[in-house]
Amino acid sequence: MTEKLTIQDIARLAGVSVSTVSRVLNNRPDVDAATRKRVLHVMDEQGYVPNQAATNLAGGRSKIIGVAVTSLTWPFIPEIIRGIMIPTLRWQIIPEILRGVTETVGKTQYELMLYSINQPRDHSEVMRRILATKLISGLLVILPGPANKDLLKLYERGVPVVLIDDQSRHTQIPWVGTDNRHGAYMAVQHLIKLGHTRIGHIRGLYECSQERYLGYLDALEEAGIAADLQLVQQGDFEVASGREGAAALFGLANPPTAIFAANDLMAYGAMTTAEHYNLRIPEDVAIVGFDDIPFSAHVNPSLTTVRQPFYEMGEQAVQLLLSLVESSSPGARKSVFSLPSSQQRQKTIRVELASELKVRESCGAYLSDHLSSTAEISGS
Amino acid sequence: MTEKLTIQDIARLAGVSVSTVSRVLNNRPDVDAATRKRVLHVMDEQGYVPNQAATNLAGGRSKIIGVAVTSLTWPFIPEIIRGIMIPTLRWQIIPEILRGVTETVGKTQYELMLYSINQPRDHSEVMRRILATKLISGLLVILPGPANKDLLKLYERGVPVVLIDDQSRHTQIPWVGTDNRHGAYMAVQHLIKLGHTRIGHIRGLYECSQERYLGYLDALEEAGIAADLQLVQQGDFEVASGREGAAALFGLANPPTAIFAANDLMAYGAMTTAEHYNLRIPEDVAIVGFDDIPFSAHVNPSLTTVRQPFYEMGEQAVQLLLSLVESSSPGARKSVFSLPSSQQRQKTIRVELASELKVRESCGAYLSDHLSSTAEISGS
DNA sequence: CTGTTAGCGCTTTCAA
DNA sequence: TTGAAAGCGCTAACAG
Repeated sequence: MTEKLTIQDIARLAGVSVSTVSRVLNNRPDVDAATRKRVLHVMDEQGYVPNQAATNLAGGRSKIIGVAVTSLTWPFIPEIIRGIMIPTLRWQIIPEILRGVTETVGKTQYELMLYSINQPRDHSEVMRRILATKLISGLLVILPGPANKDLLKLYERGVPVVLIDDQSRHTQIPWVGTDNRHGAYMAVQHLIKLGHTRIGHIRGLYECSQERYLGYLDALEEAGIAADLQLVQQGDFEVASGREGAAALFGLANPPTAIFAANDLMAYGAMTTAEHYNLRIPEDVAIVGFDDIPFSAHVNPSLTTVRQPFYEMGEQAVQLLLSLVESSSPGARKSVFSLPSSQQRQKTIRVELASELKVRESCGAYLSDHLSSTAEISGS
Repeated sequence: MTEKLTIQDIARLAGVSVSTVSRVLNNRPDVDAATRKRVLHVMDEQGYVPNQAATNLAGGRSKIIGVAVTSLTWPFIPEIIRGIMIPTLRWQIIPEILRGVTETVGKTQYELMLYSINQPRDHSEVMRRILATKLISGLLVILPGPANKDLLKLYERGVPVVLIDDQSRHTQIPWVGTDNRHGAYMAVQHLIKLGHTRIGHIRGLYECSQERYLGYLDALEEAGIAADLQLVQQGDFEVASGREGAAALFGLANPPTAIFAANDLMAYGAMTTAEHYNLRIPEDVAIVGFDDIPFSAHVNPSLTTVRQPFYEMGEQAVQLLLSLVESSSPGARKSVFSLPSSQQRQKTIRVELASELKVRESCGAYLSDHLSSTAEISGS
């Protein structure tokens, strides 16, 4: 049915001009309520859907946003930690962000163009295509990493771009991520509440690690504990560096009784090292991570960590991007983030979502009152 | 640079009409060689890229294909098998297929629209959007499962559709998958060569399982071994059914010395059951699976299995889809699969890619000559 | 608040 | 083999 139904047909059936139908379509305020209702009714009745190609051509902008993602299968370097195979970090993060993105976009009129970065060199190639085809009116970038020179170029060309969980912040591009500093603060504060005073920290890379480090210091300072630089090791977010960092800490004359690792992967490494040193977790050493990747609930003992709201990050990023897209359009309608468009290029937009402390076994919180069984892992 | 460059500009610079430029753009044969060269040169020099929106509107078809994928995070039901946490099957399959798809599309002029099926009911909603917006000129569907009624509707409406690894075959829609029967045949033949004569089989669901079952029978017949129906158990592709099927087999008065499971997940289940029965693998019972998901190289003992070429499936599916798209267009150019368009709606198109036997530890092939170490798993 | 009027940049007959 | 001309379906001034 309804082989092809144009705006002309709707106009005729509703007894108005095409421009009026167009106004209704674009939700313009300057339409008589009764007229609008009538038009909407006809559209609904006929099952009218505007032709996107025509809309794009005439309007100069599309109802399509792009999402650039790195390939999940590149590289696939699993590590086996404490009996569990851990896929690369992005396997655990990206699908969840993507679900937030797709579900949110699904609720709008927009469609999603997929730009998969399968190889490092794809980056600039994708940007070239985006610019050339002019198919999308905004771009979402998941986990861009350090290679965002091309993104900046895109952004400066006027394409709205939103970074999700970028690792560096020295860019003007709008950004959605987690409140790293406060999350870290909560984690360390929790360890302090459990009675720890010598708390080691294994740092990661990039800006977010600096934030997490600051959160660590915040908690120490609040408790009046002097920061001891010996207790801070530099890692690189990989499991191995967690092992090494923990080894350095356990080798100290006065080793820490708790370790806060800047991500879960390094926390797993620290767990492994603790085992080598015959330290029980959490009795002899408490361990806390950051991220709450799916596997953290299943290691043994299960890992206390700070949850990053990946789904919500995708969700918020879409909303932010759409607001930027729509406010940069001629007939700009009010948007979720109603920043005056004058501000948008002036100040950096950063959305920091709240993180959440997930208390599990590895911090020893349950030791004092009731010892919870490690049943979480006995799934098979 | 080159803020906006239209076909008009190229025509003027090359001293020809717009229609000639259009002909060159669309690779029409009826253009003078010299003229074509000149036009191409100007386009190249100016860095001209056609406006997709205009192309779509005028041509009635786009250079965009869609890919419908089920969400990776829905549902996330990990199982822990032999010390390794196994994410849901699709986590291991879809990313690889998707890599094949995106890399192949990346080499063409086409872009990829992402339709994520986050919830079962999304299926028909997505089809509605596809039909309504007319944005894509073909659809790739990954692992559609049984819910392909909507797909058939789409297909019958004239949208080219290609199914990747669909589980049922009772549809007219073009399909790309694996040569299940021959793969199974190779697996069982291999067990027979190792001296096994009582070989159990745990079936899965859907058409592909029937194929694999036929391959199992083929190998038995070839070796002159009478099929024993007691040795065939029905499973459902999940780990638990592998456990149960194996338990039924081991409980027989005359149990099998080898088991061919219709997928790797059920093979893992069979391994677990063998352990419960104090049967060593492969000394007491050989186990072979089907799929070669990434984890199969890492279980202990590593699993001998039949590799499905997921990357290639994505690759071939794109090529098939594009050939269908382009041959259904007015100015149909020669395509990879140059099926006369008359045939395309008449006969079912099925592309069966070759599977490959991956011999690892669980079948015992190495027992006779040299005992390979189980070092594959000592990654940590 | 509403209608009229030009296009958006490309494809595609139809003639030449 | 090429060019002229008429749209594809929608948006966006500009008048009214």
